[in-house]
Amino acid sequence: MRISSMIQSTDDSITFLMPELPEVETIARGLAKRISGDVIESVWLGSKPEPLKSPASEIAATLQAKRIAAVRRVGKHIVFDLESPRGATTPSAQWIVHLGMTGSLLVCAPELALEKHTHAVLQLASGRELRFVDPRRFGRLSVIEKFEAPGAEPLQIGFEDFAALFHNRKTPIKSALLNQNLLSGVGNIYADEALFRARVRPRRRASSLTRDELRRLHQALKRVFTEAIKLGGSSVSDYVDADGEEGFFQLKHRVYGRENKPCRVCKTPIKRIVIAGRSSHYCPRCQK
DNA sequence: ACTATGTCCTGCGAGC
DNA sequence: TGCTCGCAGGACATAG
Repeated sequence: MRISSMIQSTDDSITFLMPELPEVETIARGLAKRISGDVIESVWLGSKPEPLKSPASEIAATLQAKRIAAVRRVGKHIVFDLESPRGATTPSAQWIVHLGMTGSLLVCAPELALEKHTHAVLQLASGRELRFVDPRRFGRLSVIEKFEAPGAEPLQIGFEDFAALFHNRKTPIKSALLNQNLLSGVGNIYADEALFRARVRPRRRASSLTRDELRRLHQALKRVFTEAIKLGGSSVSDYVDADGEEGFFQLKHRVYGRENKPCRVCKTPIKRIVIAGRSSHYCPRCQK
């Protein structure tokens, strides 16, 4: 069973799905369902050090012989809460996995051939393995006592705090949304989708947004994430494809990846521009 | 204290 | 058919 991003086809495009907040939430829930309570018996880490944020020896020593008490999402990070299986008074520890763009976590039988770009293999007491695979190596593995995301949770932040994030900020609103120190978990795709729903152009300076626009953006972000999690959540329990792989039912994009295609609201061709090196899509008529 | 840009990394598809 | 090249992007480093 693989929990990862995948190719998703829509009526007019095929899109590579990057793990942003809703996907990471779905992945964390799927893992929680499958491996909570399991015990890590041994740890193998690949020779390439790039995906490791903590030293390999520290990661291995921290994971070794620990029980996985819980798996959850914080921002775009997957947090594994670890505890000593005998309930001893060891200090709390957490294993933090960031999937980057192409990372995936695989729960499988040990017999399954190791696929290319496998960077970590955890042997579990249940007889299964948990594997981390990441071709592009943008993902990161680390251990820490207690992880705290630098930015606010988009699904929990109230409007006044949300509005304050953008006060006096000259950077484009799109860049501000992607800044993980402000909000934790917003990626390129959902930033475009939320801005479209809020009817705000991505290049607008963050500080120039009116209170009404900020209100719409706050709502749009919450809605787009909530809807996407709902779709992903149902996929965890209901959708398994022919290879036994689990997939995502993704929100139908309204702007992302739809350059020159008609706006789903007004038919005006969607524009694509580059902001801070990121492709950004918007409707020149609907978004001001 | 902000803001902008470059870098990492591999796979894939467009173009010739 | 086979090659090169550019693009994709999250987070961090570095420079301004």
